[in-house]
Amino acid sequence: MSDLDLIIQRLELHGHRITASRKRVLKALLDAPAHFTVDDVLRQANDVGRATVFRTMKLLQDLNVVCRVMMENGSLHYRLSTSGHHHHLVCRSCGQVADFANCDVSSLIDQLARSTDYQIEGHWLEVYGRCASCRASEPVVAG
Amino acid sequence: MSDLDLIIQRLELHGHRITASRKRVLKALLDAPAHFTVDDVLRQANDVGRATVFRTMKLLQDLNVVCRVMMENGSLHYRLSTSGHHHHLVCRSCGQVADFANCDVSSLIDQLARSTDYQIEGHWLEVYGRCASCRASEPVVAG
DNA sequence: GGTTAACTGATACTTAGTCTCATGTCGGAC
DNA sequence: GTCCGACATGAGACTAAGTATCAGTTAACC
Ligand SMILES: [Zn+2]
Ligand SMILES: [Zn+2]
Ligand SMILES: [Zn+2]
Ligand SMILES: [Zn+2]
Repeated sequence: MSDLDLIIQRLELHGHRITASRKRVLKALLDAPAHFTVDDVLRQANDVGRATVFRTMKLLQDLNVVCRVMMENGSLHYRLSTSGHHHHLVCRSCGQVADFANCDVSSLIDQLARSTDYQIEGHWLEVYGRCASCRASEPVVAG
Repeated sequence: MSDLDLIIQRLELHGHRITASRKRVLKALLDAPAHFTVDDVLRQANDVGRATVFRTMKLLQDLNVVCRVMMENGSLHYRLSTSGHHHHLVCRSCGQVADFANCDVSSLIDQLARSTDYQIEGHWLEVYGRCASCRASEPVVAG
């Protein structure tokens, strides 16, 4: 069963219709590089209306088909997502994104809950750095 | 020395001019509630040009006079900031924001650096929950 | 007081996303 | 297979958030 079929199955499972536009958006996503903007999708699936692309992206986000990556400059990128709760580690040089799901924010959260008396219900964490291959090819010069 | 004077001092220290527009923006910030949007400032300092307000907010951000709080709905709020690196704990009910600077993301970061071989250089963390008083006044009903 | 680089603000533009509503179509019922 | 209604679409106007341009103003330094 292809990735496309799996996503379609998930849509059906939640009572959403499988329309030609949605298929075109899905095709665009699956053909796209590891992360991309809504605008990339708009260009790729250029016969699908603007509003529909945005609506579809939101739908896919709600179904955990895609997740959003906040780039350091504030722009939102999207990325196919298989797992549940996770975070992103974004390379400042090449833009490569790594997921990490073994997020041990929980101890931080527990400690925070105790010290602030808030009941903590969610969090958003993005981490920025430089990946191994970028470090190798463009070493940062001291001074 | 007033808060206003302290901020002015910081601007001067970095070679920025003290203009009437900047003072009007600063006054708006200092009169504003604990967090606010650029639009709030625009309305409050309504005789200052739009571009100038945005430029001033960016300047103040660079000088660590204000910090940005990402609300759960994606909108950006601002907040006077005294400390350096810190994070926000936002109440979903009343919107109250608490800072926390004793952020022990560092152990998470170290672990992450080891497992991914990224050199980690920055992070962005926002935490959402419900504050003590909101929990007391609007308890979440089970079921 | 004069000089000048920094600053301002009007305005046009861009980017990201939402709203409306008339029209189209998916998919279940028959 | 075709009928039908709720769901979905798309054109386009609109909003929100921010940037770019540029002629005119002004703070700070002498
Ligand atoms: Zn890289
Ligand atoms: Zn997490
Ligand atoms: Zn609260
Ligand atoms: Zn931190």
